[in-house]
Amino acid sequence: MFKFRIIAECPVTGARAGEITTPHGIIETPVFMPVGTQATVKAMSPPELEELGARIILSNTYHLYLRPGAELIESAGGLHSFMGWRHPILTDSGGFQVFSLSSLRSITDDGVEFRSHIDGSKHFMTPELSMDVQRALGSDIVMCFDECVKLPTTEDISRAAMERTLSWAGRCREFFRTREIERQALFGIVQGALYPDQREECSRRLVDIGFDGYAIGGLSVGETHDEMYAALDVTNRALPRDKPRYLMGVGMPENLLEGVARGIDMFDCVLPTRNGRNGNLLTRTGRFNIKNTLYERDFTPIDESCGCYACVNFTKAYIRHLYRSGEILAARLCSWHNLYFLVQLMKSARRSIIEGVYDEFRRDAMASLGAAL
RNA sequence: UCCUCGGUGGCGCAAUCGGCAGCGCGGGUGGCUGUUAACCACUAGGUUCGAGGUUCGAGUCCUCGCCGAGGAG
Repeated sequence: MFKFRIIAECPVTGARAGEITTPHGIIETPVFMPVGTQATVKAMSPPELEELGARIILSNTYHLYLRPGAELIESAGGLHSFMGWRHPILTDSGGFQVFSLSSLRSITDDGVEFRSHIDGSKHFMTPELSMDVQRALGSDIVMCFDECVKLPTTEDISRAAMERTLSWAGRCREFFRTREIERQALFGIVQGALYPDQREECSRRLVDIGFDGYAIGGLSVGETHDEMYAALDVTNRALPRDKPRYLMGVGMPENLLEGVARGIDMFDCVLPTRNGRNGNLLTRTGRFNIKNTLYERDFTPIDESCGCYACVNFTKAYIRHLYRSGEILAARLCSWHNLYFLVQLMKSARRSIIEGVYDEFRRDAMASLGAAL
């Protein structure tokens, strides 16, 4: 059911163009996946997501487990049916919430005790529970339950989290094996902070367990870009060529271009939607904030070269007016543009890989963004 | 005409017994990377209606005036 096929590889960088087959359709890689934590990509409807080119979205185990609950979504016929999205869905395991809700939990080798951020109630999330919730949701790609550590960290703390992540990865794999779950793919997650030997070891031991794809976690959590790229280099070298690689939580355009050059096939990030709701816009020539006085009488689109709904139909001055007036359409148009930009950036990258010119494409795109190569 | 209440940043308001003039919104700017986030942070902005007076010291007390709201006639 789940297949990954490489179509073309860049002769200069490690970039590859591929195809992931899932029960809900084919995903062309490299791909950017919009984040829909609560069974909705904030401010966007499924037809709008389709229109801007998205063919896979992310959702979240922890949030849906707390509300509305896995049983309810299973009764609705699964997450696809519940939220009206007919294309593939990847669900994160709740591992990131171990990190982002750190003040509300305590970790043991068995699992994580959480206080709900909604009502304070106590819950115990284990690898098995995360798997069972994701089974009930019916996502196409399931993520292992992992432990993401805060950077900066120490070698010992990172190693402990890595060992726990590996132990949990084995339990997640085992859960799938005993339940004979075949419709859903399971991805392992590489941890190890910024320690090359830990990244390498974690990758190798995950491959020994055997997964349908491999994610790189624990990055874009405060380290510099160079540190992130160094961790990517070592991790990608250690991962098998014939499985998809997913860089979790990364969404700045320059990070995507550099990630692709290092062999990453999949990305997700809240940045386009969150920053969009906050008036921050991504363009091929860098970022800007629509709130600024500079755009008060600017009757040109967000990005002249952009073909998104917001750029084709509206001006900066109008969207700025909507934003300052507290109008919900501002958040929608800015989210729409940002998502379109990242989804299309990956589509363009894919084309250039197939044409054999990714290195040049990346160089030009990075220069345009004003980013150092 | 008289009585009562009020006048403080762009707007709405606070300031104990007379003791460093603050808050919210709005404005300006910055931040946001597997979403606790249509969020968060920083910043600018004052002749406290005017003129006198009492006091070491007045947004605060006294006198007169101006403006606004309500009431009486």
